[in-house]
Amino acid sequence: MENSDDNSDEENEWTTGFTDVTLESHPAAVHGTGSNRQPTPTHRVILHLDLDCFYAQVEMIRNPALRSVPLGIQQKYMIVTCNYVAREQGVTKLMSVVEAQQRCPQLVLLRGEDLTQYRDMSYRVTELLTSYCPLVERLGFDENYVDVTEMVERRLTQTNCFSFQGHVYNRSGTNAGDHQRLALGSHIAAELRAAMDSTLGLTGCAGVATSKLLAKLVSGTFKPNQQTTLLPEDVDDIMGQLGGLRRVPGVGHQTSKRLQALGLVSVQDLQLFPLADLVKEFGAPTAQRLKNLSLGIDTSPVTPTGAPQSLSDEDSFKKISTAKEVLEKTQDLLNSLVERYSADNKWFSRESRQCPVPHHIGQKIISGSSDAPAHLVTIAMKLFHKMVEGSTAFHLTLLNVCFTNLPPRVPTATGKGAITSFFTHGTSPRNSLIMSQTQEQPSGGPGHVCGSEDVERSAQSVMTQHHFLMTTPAESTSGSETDQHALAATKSVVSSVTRGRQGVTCSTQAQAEHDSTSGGGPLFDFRLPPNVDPEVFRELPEDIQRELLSPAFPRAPPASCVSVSGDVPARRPLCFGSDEYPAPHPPASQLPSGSPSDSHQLPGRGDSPADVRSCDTLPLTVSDDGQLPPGTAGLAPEKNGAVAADARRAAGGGRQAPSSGHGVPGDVDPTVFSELPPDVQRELMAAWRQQKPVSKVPSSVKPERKPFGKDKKAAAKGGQQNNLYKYFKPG
DNA sequence: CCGGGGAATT
DNA sequence: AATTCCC
Repeated sequence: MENSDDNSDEENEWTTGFTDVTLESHPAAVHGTGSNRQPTPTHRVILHLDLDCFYAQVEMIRNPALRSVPLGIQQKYMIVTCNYVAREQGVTKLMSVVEAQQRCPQLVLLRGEDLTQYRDMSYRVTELLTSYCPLVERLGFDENYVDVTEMVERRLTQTNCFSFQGHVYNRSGTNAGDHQRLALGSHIAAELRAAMDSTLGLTGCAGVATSKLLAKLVSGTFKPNQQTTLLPEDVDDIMGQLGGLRRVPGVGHQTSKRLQALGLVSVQDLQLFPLADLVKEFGAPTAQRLKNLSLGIDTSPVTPTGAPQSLSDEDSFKKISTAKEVLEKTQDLLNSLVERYSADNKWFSRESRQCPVPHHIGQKIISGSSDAPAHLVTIAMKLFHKMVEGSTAFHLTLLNVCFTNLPPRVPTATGKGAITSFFTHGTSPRNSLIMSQTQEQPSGGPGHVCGSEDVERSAQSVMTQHHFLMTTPAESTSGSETDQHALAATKSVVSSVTRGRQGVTCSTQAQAEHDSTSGGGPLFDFRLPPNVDPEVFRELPEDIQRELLSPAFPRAPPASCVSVSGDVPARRPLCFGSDEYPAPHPPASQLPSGSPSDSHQLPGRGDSPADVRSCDTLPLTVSDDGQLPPGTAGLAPEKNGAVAADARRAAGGGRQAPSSGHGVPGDVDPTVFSELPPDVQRELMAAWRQQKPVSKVPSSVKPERKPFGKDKKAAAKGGQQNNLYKYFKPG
């Protein structure tokens, strides 16, 4: 990964005065750009933390009575995770609800479509880890990487470590020997796991190794709530144990198929495959990365995730269709048949359109004005009509709206005026709104031929591609594939927010003709830049219009965008019929709990008994404050002298000048800071560190980069500004 | 392979 | 804007 990075940005790196290059050149990972002469951290210590059945744990915290019963978390018709009581009875992840209930009739099911609480807890975990160590990278909701190299180095100067905490891969009673760093890492892992348990009530596994790859691979060796350290001499072993190339993190479905086409199926196959041949198929950077991965080599840095770059919300519903679709069915079937022979076509694609959010509406959003959505929906519908024009039928299965280019946010954790103002002035909001949509998946199972009538439409506007879902519950013999296709998810994305790069392309198109005829305001006779939607423009207050037209307002980088998009059948023109606009179900989160809003999705069943049962018959022993983590008020159980010292030192409370990425803000007195309680210090540090960078744009555009020699991505991300965590905090 | 997310690359 | 990857 970084191979390609430093190829493309080499120039920048060398000219920005970096003295401390973080990228390691692993002896075996050497590649084209020869001139890598680094002193660098020879021994990184990386942790991978993986929460046990995360969603189920969160639910069991909310209702402890669930701890003793088999519990499954259900999304649509699938069990996405389950607790260990359920696993003992044969329930597994990704099992269908029907099968899970067959194996475990007493299985208690909870709906997991609404991720709010999981997301919230997930970020608490990341924040907690960040309060101990700044380099935390999220991977999904339930995994985190932590680069504890510096922490280890500090401890190394103070202590001697003879033993490992937890397991050591392939070894039983082994001493630290010459693996002091990893041994110290294992102790830190144990402390972090203990902190998660005591302050959040969560258990999980940890892997300790010298890279993200290895840490992740080893973390699952001993499953519930245990940790494992991998010694360098066992790298070949653990790589060899992998079932196949698909099991290598970073090798996805597509990549593994391409590798398979080269005759490569096992990790060893790839290890032994000539790099030159690999390069022919994947290009040099990817080829090198893949080969390195097969060898257990991964030099990618732990890049602090910080605040999320996007937030989204989705809801799914059944197929949207009207009687007019009868015609199209026949064509569908024919198209499906043809397409079954043509290669991939696999999945549908998503379309989207976007345009700027008018400034004054942006202000309403920020101020919480309740009529902001009303304004936005107008804009969104215009975007929608950019994709689906005319009056032909459409069959949406998903809608999504999204804000991008979020404005900076003020931090939440510390209300201090000086700090707040530090973040509030600066860049102006550059929001975007995106709308997306999905159409039904092309080609289903073997043809269910339905009658159809010929309703003539312009050939190109006909939505071919959706087989009518005549697959009825009755024919679902084993509740698996057929059902799933019949239930083809139709989603409606309700909202999302994304913080993107600043120079986001605005796809708003000028709509050919409309000038005076559109009857705009007085200013509307001016020629608008091609990237400004005249209709949107017309809605702006006059002073804003004037501002937009002024020479001072460069039209080059579009300020912000609004867009609409969705999934449509592959290669098909997107059409829409009349004014029908699909009304999605209300999001599950808005329904009373236990409401069988999605009951239709279980074929052959009118309801979901398990849902009701789980809510109504369980003893509700949980009080509301049971929701809060046991240790919210209270500090981690201090053996934290050492940890607090870490934090203090990192904060600059110590004497050593902190590296620029880790210090307290300039307006905070380090002495005062150092006198704060350790846990407060950690919280402050975490809050400061979470401030997002202004942008992830290449360093070349950043005029003054501090000679902080971390990976440039990490450096950018660790910057400042734009704390989105508030979105996840209750109330 | 299909849930409700995410991020990075092209 | 679409694809690929991750959970």
